[in-house]
Amino acid sequence: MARNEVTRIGLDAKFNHAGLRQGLTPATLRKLDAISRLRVFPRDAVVVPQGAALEYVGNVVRGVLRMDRLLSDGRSQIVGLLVPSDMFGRVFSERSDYSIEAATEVTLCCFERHAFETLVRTCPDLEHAVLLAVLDELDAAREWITLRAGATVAARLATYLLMLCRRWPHQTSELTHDAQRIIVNVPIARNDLAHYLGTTVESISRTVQAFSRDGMISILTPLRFEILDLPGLIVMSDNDEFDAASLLAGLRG
Amino acid sequence: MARNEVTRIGLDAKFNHAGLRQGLTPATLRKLDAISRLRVFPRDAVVVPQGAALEYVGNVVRGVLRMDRLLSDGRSQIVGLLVPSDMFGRVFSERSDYSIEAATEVTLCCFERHAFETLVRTCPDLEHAVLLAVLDELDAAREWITLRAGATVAARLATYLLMLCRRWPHQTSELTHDAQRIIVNVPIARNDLAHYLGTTVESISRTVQAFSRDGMISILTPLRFEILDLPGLIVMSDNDEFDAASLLAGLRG
DNA sequence: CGACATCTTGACTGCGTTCAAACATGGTGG
DNA sequence: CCACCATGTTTGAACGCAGTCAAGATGTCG
Repeated sequence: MARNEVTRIGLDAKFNHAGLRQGLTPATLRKLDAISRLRVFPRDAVVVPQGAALEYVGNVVRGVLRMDRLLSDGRSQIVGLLVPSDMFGRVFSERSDYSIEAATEVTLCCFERHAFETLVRTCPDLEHAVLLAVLDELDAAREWITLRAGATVAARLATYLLMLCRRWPHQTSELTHDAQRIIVNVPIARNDLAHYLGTTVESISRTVQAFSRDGMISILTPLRFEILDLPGLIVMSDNDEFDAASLLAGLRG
Repeated sequence: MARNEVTRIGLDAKFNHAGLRQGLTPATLRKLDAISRLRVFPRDAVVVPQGAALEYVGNVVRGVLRMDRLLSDGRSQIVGLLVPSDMFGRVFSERSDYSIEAATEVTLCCFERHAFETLVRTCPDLEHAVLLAVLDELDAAREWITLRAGATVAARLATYLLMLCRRWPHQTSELTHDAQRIIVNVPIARNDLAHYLGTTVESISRTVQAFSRDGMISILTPLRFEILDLPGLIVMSDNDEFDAASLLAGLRG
């Protein structure tokens, strides 16, 4: 009964998965379901330790995962965040060169890696879906690169806020009642944010306060901002790939 | 005749390609060959402009490509280098968010993108090969992330030199006559190196000289260093994933 | 040999890190 | 209900790395 429940949710999770959404046959879905398992991790739990053998791959159902690289001097570097529908782990690779940890409490849909790989080799439709998922991952990595390209902390923070609005419009942002301005919900705390943007908690704090002082944003709570000057933020980001009109449209649509 | 020559070289190039090396059937290779074309670009030529429609994908046969992102403030950012056997372009994506330029004179093996994608969809063996190629690309992106994770210019430069030795042992590095020390040949000039490491020509120069002063390296020519203190470089890189013994073994093997 | 690109060196300035401490916020037990 | 502590956030002061500007050195090619 409980087992059936898990299985059924597992199917839904896979079906909704961004990478595996592309026309899988019912037969493939059934086989996939047979090796899937839902798992819940508490906040800060280590899902995959850095350098460890990769036993599972899967996708995020609920919550946020962070990919975290430990440097030998003790500092750590967040190299990416995974939100619901993203895949974690890496097919056809023995070990992970970063650890995967729960940034919030997370629910994961896991597949035993070798069984999954076997399935990939035998189901062309699944292989195609995985290819698309990996291409998404590649885009995410390039997005991270964009993020870190900013010379100043202000540029990187501005880029980060804009990326939240563009990439996950309805999960992380909403419109004010008059539909004129955007409210952003930052999914991670200052500490993780600092690691993600390659800086310190203090610098993040100062920059956020500076944005507020300059009338770019209004701080509703530490993790919730209202964007007052969207064009200003875009200029600040040093990245002309952002467009105020299409960001707003993405939220209205 | 000249055409045959090109075709034959094209086949070799594909056969040697890291991503497409995996057991392609002769039939697939033939079809691939039919849409391939060798092209040569002079140094600093723009192969794919930023934001332009992607007409070709392919792989590098000879020389070095740089992937270059232009920021709205005029600065530019090198987000990756492609050496022989790497794929460039991106399947199933309409446009490129960075420009691809020739860092040296390059020879490319090009495929018209739509024809290539059609082929991918009809040949499962090719699709599998492409999947592996994209996974390699993903690794390269993560490697770039490692590179840029270093807090100081010294750490990033040390990481870069070590990465050259590990990733392309025989293309970029060799052993001294006594087989005790490594000689590194940096494939790109100071200017590109500075952009790649997210810094300036001046800082690169100062750091290289500092390494030399501290006895870490000996500067043979501006683009050719002898590594005198390999363990020291590894400590400097702040990255404990490098191992002196295995780096040397990689070159001896 | 001169012209040009590349590389090196020097002096100054500023952003951001570091260290340190105060300030919120939320949950717990007396 | 409030004192207390844990956690997270903000603010302040001082130092250091690296970017900028400017000039000099080295190398390369017609």
